[in-house]
Amino acid sequence: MLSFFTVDCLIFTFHEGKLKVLLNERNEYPYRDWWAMPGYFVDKQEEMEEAVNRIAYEHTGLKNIYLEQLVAMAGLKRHPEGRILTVAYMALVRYDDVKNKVKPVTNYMRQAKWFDVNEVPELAFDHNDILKLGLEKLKRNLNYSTASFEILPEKFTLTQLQQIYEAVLGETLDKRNFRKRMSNLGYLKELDEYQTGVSYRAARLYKLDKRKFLKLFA
Amino acid sequence: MLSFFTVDCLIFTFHEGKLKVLLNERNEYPYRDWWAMPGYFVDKQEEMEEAVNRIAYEHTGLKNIYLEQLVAMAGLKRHPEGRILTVAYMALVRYDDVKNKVKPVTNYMRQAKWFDVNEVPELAFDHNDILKLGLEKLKRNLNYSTASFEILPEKFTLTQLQQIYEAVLGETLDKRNFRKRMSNLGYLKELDEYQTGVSYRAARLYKLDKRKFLKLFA
DNA sequence: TTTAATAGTGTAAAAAATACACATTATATT
DNA sequence: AATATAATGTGTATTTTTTACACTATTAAA
Repeated sequence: MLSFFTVDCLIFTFHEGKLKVLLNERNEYPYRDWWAMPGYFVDKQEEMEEAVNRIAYEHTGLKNIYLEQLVAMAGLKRHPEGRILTVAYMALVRYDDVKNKVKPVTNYMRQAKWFDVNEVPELAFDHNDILKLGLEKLKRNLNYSTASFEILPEKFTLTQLQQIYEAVLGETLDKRNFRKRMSNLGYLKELDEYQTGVSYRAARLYKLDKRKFLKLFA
Repeated sequence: MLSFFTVDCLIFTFHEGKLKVLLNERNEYPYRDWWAMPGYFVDKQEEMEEAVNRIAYEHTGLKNIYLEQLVAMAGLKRHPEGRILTVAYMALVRYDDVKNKVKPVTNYMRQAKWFDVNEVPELAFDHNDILKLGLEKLKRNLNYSTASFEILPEKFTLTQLQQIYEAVLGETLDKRNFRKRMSNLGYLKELDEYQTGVSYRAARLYKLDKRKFLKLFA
């Protein structure tokens, strides 16, 4: 008697200055018609990491996203049929890479949709709890991970970077101090390129210098 | 068909200047005669948190320890019978509270024994991997948690506190700077008591001021 | 009384964090 | 062409935190 369990994916992105989370509208028992994190059963002969990638793809259309384990939930009442353990994973994706791709390829789910993290409805199962844990983890790791850069376009403005910090920390930051701090970190590459398509002064673009980042943290 | 899985407990303490981990010598298939983290199957009608407390007690004799979830492991090959998912928990205990109590009350395990974290043998299942993750978590959280104080006697010397920091971080620290930093944190209560039974100058004892600690982190 | 072992202490320098306001620039509007 | 709009980009002074560094004090045992 082997383990029978599900995985769930908490997928964040950043768009129009807001932190967003990807949810599915369920088309199946239980919690049919409810919004839920993309998730499903792991196959018997499938490694959990394969499963979570497959399931993320089937339920959202997203491929090759980097999912990291968040938490296991095993409450006896989390599923109407009894305890079904789930392992929740978390991923960060660039909105530009995925904006036209979020569409389930199974019909277990009716649609996939980005929600502002502050406007998430009551979700199926214990998914609101998982979301809360995910946001806390994002906050804890903000300064020690590339999370902000995975979620931004590859070339980003300092204002965008600051917006992520503010969204994740839930507080506003001083622009000058933020910029000073970021450039002192030493792993931002200043580009000779500027924002386009804005009706005001275009901001300079930056990208993450991964080599320097890795030197600092490994 | 509900979830069938195990929990494992990674239990740390601090003794004689060393960080230690509690392991069982297994008396049952699989990995009979191997050392392993205390762990066993969760009962069908038992919440996971209850299970992990029960199992910690049955395999080590320790009660009322605070266990926090670390990671779920679900490798297809982690168990010879096929995938048995396990959820690993982590706890920190005071050596003085438990020194005479680590004894299994089931006979699934032959004995429970403290190992220096640097002298852990090859363990059953994927327990060496779990240990590594636990040590990393300990390190990440060192400055933001009461971990060091849970693992020390309630009244401790600053040298003991420093030894924990050094053991967890794996580097030596400057005594004066360490003491300055700790007293600046503002949540150490200086007692009018001193170490006894040492054959050299007795050090002053301190304890954690939990109220002040909580004010800072909540 | 001497030895051994650890406790306990201060200062100067460097680095990082904070508080704070205005001129600049690109586009859109009239 | 002039103006309005909206966001960009920048500096300094102050405070706080971190770092580097070495000797005297105290206790018990020999």
